[in-house]
Amino acid sequence: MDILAGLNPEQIEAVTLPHHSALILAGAGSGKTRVLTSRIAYLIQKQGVSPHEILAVTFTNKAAKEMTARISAMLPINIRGMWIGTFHGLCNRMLRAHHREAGLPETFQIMDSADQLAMVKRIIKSLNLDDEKYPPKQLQHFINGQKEEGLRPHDVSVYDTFTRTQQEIFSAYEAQCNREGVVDFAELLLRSFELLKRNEILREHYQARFKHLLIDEFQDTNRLQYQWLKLLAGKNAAIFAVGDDDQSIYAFRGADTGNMRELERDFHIRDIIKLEQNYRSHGNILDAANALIRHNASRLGKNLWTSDARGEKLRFYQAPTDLQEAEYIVEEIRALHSDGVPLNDIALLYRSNAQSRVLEHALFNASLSYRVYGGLRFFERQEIKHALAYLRLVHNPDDDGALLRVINFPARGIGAKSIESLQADAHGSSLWSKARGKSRKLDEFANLIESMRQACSGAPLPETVETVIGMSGLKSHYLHEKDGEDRLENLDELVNAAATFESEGDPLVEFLSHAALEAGERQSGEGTDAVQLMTVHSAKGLEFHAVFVSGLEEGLFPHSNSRNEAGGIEEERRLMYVALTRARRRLYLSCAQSRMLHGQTNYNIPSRFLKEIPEELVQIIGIAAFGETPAPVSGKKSPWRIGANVFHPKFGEGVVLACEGIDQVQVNFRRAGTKWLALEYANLIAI
DNA sequence: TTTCGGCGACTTTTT
DNA sequence: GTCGCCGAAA
Repeated sequence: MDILAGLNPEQIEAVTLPHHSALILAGAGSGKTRVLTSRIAYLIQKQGVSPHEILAVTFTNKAAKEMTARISAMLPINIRGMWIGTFHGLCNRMLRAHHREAGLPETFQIMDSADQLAMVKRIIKSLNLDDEKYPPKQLQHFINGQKEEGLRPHDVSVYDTFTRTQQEIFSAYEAQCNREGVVDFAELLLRSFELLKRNEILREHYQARFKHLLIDEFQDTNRLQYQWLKLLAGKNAAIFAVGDDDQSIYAFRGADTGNMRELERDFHIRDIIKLEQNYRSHGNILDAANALIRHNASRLGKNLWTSDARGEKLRFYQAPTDLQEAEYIVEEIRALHSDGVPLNDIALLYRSNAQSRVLEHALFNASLSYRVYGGLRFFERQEIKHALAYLRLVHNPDDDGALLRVINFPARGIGAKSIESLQADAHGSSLWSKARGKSRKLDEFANLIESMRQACSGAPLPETVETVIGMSGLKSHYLHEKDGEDRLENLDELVNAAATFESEGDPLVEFLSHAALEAGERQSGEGTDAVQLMTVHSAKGLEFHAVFVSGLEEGLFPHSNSRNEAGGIEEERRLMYVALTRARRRLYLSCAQSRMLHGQTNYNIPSRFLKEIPEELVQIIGIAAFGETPAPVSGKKSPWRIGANVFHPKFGEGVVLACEGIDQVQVNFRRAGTKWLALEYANLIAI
């Protein structure tokens, strides 16, 4: 098979680049993954590079799997020796191999975010700090932020007592992690980074080994990830970074597009290859996306084009209420479906999860099947986390987090009091080490764990899992619980997962790491023909025949919180760009004049992003006449209608919330807030 | 120890 | 509007 067949000139240039570092700016739908995998195939097949010398890194397990699958389809080689995976997966692999040099116990465990938060809470309590003043979530964010900057507690610059306390919590948190032999996600990266930095032998070993580092979604890398890559690359490796600054929508979690410019500098990149030919969308859709993103000042600059037809115009619908918006969408979905578009080729996108409810409701009433992405993943479910906690205890009873999770689940009469006194006692050592000889119930628990350990020692993984689920009492607990059937099914599924799990070393350790690193699918009911509902964030990387972008209102999209953040609006605009470029053939944009949010009705003006799309690309499907808005609460003859957009010389733009009689209106001003105005004096202008 | 009710939060998300 | 957490009552 010819690797280059069917590639366009720019793609071929990227795939066949000589051995020096490169940055590939790959626009939406420009065949990014294809270029990445073709590059790997080209290196191996045409350049005689050994799979052993290649490291390819992605952000998500899904992307890593897809890359692996595509490469195996292209090359008849065993890709085992290749390091393909997520940043965290590869760091985990490295740390397992060199746990001693990294200062970790051989069978260290990985905490997911929820585990981490629980530990932060414990630390704050144990330091007798007020969790109102030191919200655990915020501290978790602080700790992760520091680690992603490569900072340890002693590196934190302390300039006030608040930061001092944060640093102390960070410090205590680290001590606790070390004591329990657990690491959080950020720690995987930081440890791996420090290992390479300090250990010259290992660093040189890996630098000599990996001649090619390929990075997917480079715009999403944070500082630490970039530093890790830089260290791994050394002087001789060639970096092949693929990314799109216009699709950077994760700055809020530390992604730094500045890394693209740093890469250019650090690796003396001569030319940036731009992949601008789009194979996904019709012309009008691309023109709209291009016009929108041009409003962003900080870009590397790129313009998508297609050889495809212009296609249909975009369709815009402004509904009086969110309910009517949903009804309109449902009607259009019906029409599309009867025209033969499969439901699962239709996506309904929104900015925030809270918006899905109205849409779900309308779809449900119309008996259209739908699937909502988001929600709990398999390994995050309560019953699964409980079972995993027992497994962790079997493996390492000093894991306080696991012990606390299940010491009284199923209930065995060990309440808050007993746990508190145990914690007071343990001070500096593990809870397990102090569990015996305090009370009959605690002894019974200790005996239970001990006998579970014995029952599991030497047993194969699936049997261990089954034993633990049985002996712990989880099974009988859910058997007696009224809605426990699903949970029991999930526990069975966990045994299945263990049975099909392939490991190279200690099966239990690897299974537990797998559970933390790969929390499983976020959706259920795969395979059925159903409309896809998701946030714009989760739609990244996907494409659909028809896409509805709903809730295009100021305050929602762009989200109001983004207005005060530096670069916030630009990130929202990139998000909008991602939303638009998901559509292949048909793109609907909609908004509502009034919307139920957080239990109260809001009146918002249409999103500024709508104005940034050239009119001639858009077909306006009946802007709801103001006459159709719900009648004003009172005042039959008020000159203003609820929901009308107005301008006040002093307060600026706003929306009419209510009318009182003929001369009073309540207006929600964007800047000045909500005010009652006497029309006799206020000079309101319609906009 | 469990359960129930009140209160506050509430953008996006992967590992 | 709804979820989750915390504190008080059963």
